[in-house]
Amino acid sequence: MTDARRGRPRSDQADRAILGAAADLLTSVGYERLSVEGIAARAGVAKQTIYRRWPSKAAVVAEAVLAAQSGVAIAPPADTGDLRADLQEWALQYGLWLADPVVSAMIRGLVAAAVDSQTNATRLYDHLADPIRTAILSRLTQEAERGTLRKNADLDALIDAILGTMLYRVLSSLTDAPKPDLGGLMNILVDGVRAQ
Amino acid sequence: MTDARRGRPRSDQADRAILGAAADLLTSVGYERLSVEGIAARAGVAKQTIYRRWPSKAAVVAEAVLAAQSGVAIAPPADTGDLRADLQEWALQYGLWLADPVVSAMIRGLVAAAVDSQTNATRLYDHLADPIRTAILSRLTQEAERGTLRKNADLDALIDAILGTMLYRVLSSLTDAPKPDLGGLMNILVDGVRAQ
Amino acid sequence: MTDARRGRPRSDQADRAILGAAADLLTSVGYERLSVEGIAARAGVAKQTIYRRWPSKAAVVAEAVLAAQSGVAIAPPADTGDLRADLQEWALQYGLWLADPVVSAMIRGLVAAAVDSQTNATRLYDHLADPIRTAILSRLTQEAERGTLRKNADLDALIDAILGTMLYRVLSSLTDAPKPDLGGLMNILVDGVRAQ
Amino acid sequence: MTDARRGRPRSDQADRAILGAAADLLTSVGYERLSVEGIAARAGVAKQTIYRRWPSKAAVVAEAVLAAQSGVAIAPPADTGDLRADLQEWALQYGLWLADPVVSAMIRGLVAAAVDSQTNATRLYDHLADPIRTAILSRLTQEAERGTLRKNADLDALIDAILGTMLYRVLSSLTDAPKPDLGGLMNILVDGVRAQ
DNA sequence: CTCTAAGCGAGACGGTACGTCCGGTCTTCTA
DNA sequence: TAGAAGACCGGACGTACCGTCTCGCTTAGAG
Repeated sequence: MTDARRGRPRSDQADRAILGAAADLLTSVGYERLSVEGIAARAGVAKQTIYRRWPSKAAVVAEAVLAAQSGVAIAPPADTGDLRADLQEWALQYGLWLADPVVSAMIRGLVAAAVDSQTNATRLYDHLADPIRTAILSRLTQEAERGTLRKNADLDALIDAILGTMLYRVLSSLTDAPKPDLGGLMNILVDGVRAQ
Repeated sequence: MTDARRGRPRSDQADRAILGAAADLLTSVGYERLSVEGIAARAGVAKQTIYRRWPSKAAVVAEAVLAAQSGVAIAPPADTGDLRADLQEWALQYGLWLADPVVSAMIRGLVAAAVDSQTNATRLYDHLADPIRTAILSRLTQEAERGTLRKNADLDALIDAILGTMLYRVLSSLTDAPKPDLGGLMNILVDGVRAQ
Repeated sequence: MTDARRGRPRSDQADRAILGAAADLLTSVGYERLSVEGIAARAGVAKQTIYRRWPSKAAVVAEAVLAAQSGVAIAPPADTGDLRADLQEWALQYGLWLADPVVSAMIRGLVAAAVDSQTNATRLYDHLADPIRTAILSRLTQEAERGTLRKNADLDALIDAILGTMLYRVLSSLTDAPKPDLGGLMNILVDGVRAQ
Repeated sequence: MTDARRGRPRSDQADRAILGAAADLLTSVGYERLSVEGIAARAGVAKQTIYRRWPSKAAVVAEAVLAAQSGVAIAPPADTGDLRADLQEWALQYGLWLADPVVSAMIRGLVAAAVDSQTNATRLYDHLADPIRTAILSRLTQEAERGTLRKNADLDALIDAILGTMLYRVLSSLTDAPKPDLGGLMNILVDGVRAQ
């Protein structure tokens, strides 16, 4: 054991103010027009206080989005015995969540932050995608143990299809394009893996 | 009568130099560190010459990516009569295309350009996603006419699952995360829509 | 003959605005609290426009002071035949000039700019001191030709004493210290070089 | 009774380290690029320890220069009975002192510190100029009492000429300009005040 | 021999300014 | 006209210091 913490400790009030300001601005002006200077101003914080913590705008945004989202627990689908209905219900719930402009603005921001950065991309997929993957997998595993799924069903591929479609929906939410339908997708997927 | 274009016509050599430089830089430094000034310098062109053609960096990038990709015709899956095999084959081919670092860098750039911009998002989805949608739909329609698909199968949802998974694969290509498997996905989807 | 000037030429309206703003601020807030940013703001000019022309705050200030002073011709002392009276008159006139708070603020600023910089120091001594040296020397030379000065009189030393005392007076103008008396000095100097 | 200082007393080792670091840095990087943070780092001292003692960089520099110079006693010119020779000798000695790059760097620093500050200007003139003034005046007074000077000679003006010339020499030491000659000056001044 | 009041190195804090980069726009000259 | 060149205003970048403010830790005199 070596040197105790020396000097004034970092203020976690500043942490909160920064992440909050970043999330607010991301929602209101979008990723491109978001600036570290703007975050500092809104948070009532010096720029250096931001740069002491994160190396770039992308990193701040990534953390801000994950922090904002960390309150939302990703619940696994219920288990009523009816896989199709359970997934439909789950899709409905998270489809509404994704449709919230604030949520989709934040996720689009996170994607922008991840597009150029290995580190942020990893954070994104570890912290946002993995909980969803785990949640759905737990429900599918229950089903598999009852023997109601095909033996060789590729559950990872199934989950990726769900995640990919959700991502696609969020990214295309700026366009007039018809939004991918999570309900219809679930129907196909369930039929595709159900034991015959 | 003087309605014909007067003065020096635009140089399409300049066009090509600009789009080529943009594509090169996008691949080599990524979207964030790409600048209009950098494109102009590499293309040996004045900034004004770029701004005469496109309103923003995002628009240049979008056009550059689409131009680079326009050589690649999105062929519909072959029709051997075996839908599963045909989609597997198609997935294999485009899976390899997406795995090319240059292609994925460009698509990630386009996503970055689209994240904040309704216009670029629309361009992206019209020019990249729609041809794929059309290609797959044409094969599925053939199949449907033979009556080998369920009556109520939601073909749009199926295609969105494919597009979403492809997008997810590209965006996660920076991470060490296991890549979504297009082959396994196709299996599930075919089973999910095939008439029983 | 090679390439004519290409591109948009520098705006000499900007030049004037910058130098004017610098002179104003130097007078009103002093050298230490003068900032390039402040000059830019007051001149209605972008910072880059200043940095295109001068490498540092010290260089801008040096140029501004010299420009402001360039209107003031340093006249040689009159030649009435009475060297003592002529130098007294000259000292009175320039003593009043130095006593002007604006003038002394500018000269103090120039000294501050010159203290660390060989380049600015040289500018200062070439453009401010040399004209004074030349002016006085021309009067002394007339006198020497009449044979009214000692043969071996060190006229350079005499002039340096005048310049040094003027400088000392300006730099000590912030203090309550009694101001060096140019009139008394002239008396001594004239007596010190007059043929006996 | 509780008027004695309580708590840990100030460390005069810190004092010495600070003033030494300031003097070193002033010599090596000049006044402009000198920073309190740099002094603290070089002295191995916390910034607060500096600010507890002095209110500003200029004040530290002023004290550092005066401390460094305090070892050098300003001796009055010797009295051999020959005023001219005595002043020449004195000028020679202090001319060499001023020619030392370390000394002139420090004095230039002090001038920079004094340019904007009434307080530091006063310190400068009280602590550097006054001892010189006193030293020379004492010699001149001896001479005056012997009746070898003119009755109405303005001794203050004479001394200001010496101080001004010395200052001018230091400030112009960065340039290639010929240095004012203290020896020649002394000749003129002596001739200018000597009883005829 | 504890209590309390400094002082100390360390380092974070809100700020201001730095010098640079780039975004779009605007001349100027040349083709 | 278009195009290369490059200056213009503006805004943000990431860094350096400013002077202040905790931290935990001495180091003293007072009780």
